Amino acid sequence: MRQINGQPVTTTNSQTRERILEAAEAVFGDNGYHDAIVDAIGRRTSLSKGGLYFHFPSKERLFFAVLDRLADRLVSKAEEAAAGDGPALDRAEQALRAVLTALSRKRRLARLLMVQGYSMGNQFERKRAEIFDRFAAVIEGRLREAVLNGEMVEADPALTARIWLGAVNELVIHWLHAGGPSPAQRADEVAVVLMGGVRAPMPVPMPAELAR
Amino acid sequence: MRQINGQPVTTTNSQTRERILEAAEAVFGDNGYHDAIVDAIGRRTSLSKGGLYFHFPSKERLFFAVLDRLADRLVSKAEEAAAGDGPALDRAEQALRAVLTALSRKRRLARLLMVQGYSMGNQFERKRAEIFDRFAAVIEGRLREAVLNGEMVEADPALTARIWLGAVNELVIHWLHAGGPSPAQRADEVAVVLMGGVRAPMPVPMPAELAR
DNA sequence: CTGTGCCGACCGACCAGTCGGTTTGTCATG
DNA sequence: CATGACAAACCGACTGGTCGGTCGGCACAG
Repeated sequence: MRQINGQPVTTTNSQTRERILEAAEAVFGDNGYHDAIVDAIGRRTSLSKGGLYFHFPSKERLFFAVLDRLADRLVSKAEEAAAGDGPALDRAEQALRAVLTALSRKRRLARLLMVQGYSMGNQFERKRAEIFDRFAAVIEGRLREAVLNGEMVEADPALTARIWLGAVNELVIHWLHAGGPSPAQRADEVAVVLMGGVRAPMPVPMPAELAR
Repeated sequence: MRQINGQPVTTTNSQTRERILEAAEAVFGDNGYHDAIVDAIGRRTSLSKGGLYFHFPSKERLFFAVLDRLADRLVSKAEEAAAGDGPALDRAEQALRAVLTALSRKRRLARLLMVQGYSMGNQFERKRAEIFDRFAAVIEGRLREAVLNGEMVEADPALTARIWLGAVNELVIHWLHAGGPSPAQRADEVAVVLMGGVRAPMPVPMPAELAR
């Protein structure tokens, strides 16, 4: 085992990987892919460049690993929120709110997922698509149920899910840049606009009945 | 005057600028800011690097000039569509459709405005915000009218405009990546989802009248 | 003595931007 | 109309700084 001033350092392989991912998340989050310098991640990890490259084959792969890790967490949150057995449309709304909340909680995380990747150029697009697709799938599943249950007007669940995602994306980016109340704080208003477009109208009492 | 194989080339200053902008639009659109090589723009223009740098002080400024030019055109289209004297909410919808159509018409334009800018890193964020704000302002203005006229439920016009923009953005990006029918082709469905969330409910005939 | 984990000096590709120089158009002047 | 002077437009070889990635080597455990 190697030592640092006498103290034995007994990191296992996976613990070090985790440390690197943590540091990389910070550095990529602050600077974006392109402007993030590998040595900076090394500094935060007390690891040399060689050490880093022992665990990850390239800057690109490291970045993707960071993104996947974040996406996993967020998607889990969305899925949890979308679980249960209430009306499907309500669960879709809960998933939406969960994402809004999670992204509002940590600016850096949001920046990473929504913005910072683009600086790596065209290769990032596929990754972004992959991640967004995962979120879309969660929402879309509930909406599909909702359509079947007649809770929702006849709108394409896939399209609707995209629209929701886009809204979240833009709101978060705008908030990151302009400040103001976080998207989570405005979740109720957002829900009105987004849900209003799809929720099946309340069954109106028949005129005949009223006329009685 | 300089010559190219015998033909005199009598470009005025502004014509050359235009040629450069055109070429730069293509190169940036294909590669994103960072991966775009200034010499490639030179090649497309039959201009040397020195020639380019005579007209634009830096790669960054050139990129911004390209973006501004595109944004100007698009915003004009949106404004035209939003003009007139019909119901404000309908005009907002027209603006939305105009943007959807314009972006669907030219993939490269869409890529540039929606995606590629980020690749220049943090400096771009301000620019993106500026451009998106211009679009938001067009939509928001109509929505504000609509609220005053009671055409619309009580929702914050600024927030709603952001949501619409985000939806457009995501739909375009997803279409660019995954193909399928263009956002313009799906404009009706999009309108249902987005407008449904804000349009004031049709004034329902009073029960009293029905009962008569 | 072998493998895992790590070190860090170094390499080399890349490319924005520079700069001394050239070509061409314009225009005042004799 | 020839001439020379000046500027606008353009050329393209070169530089300088930046990092991602490599590689020979070291330390320690088992």
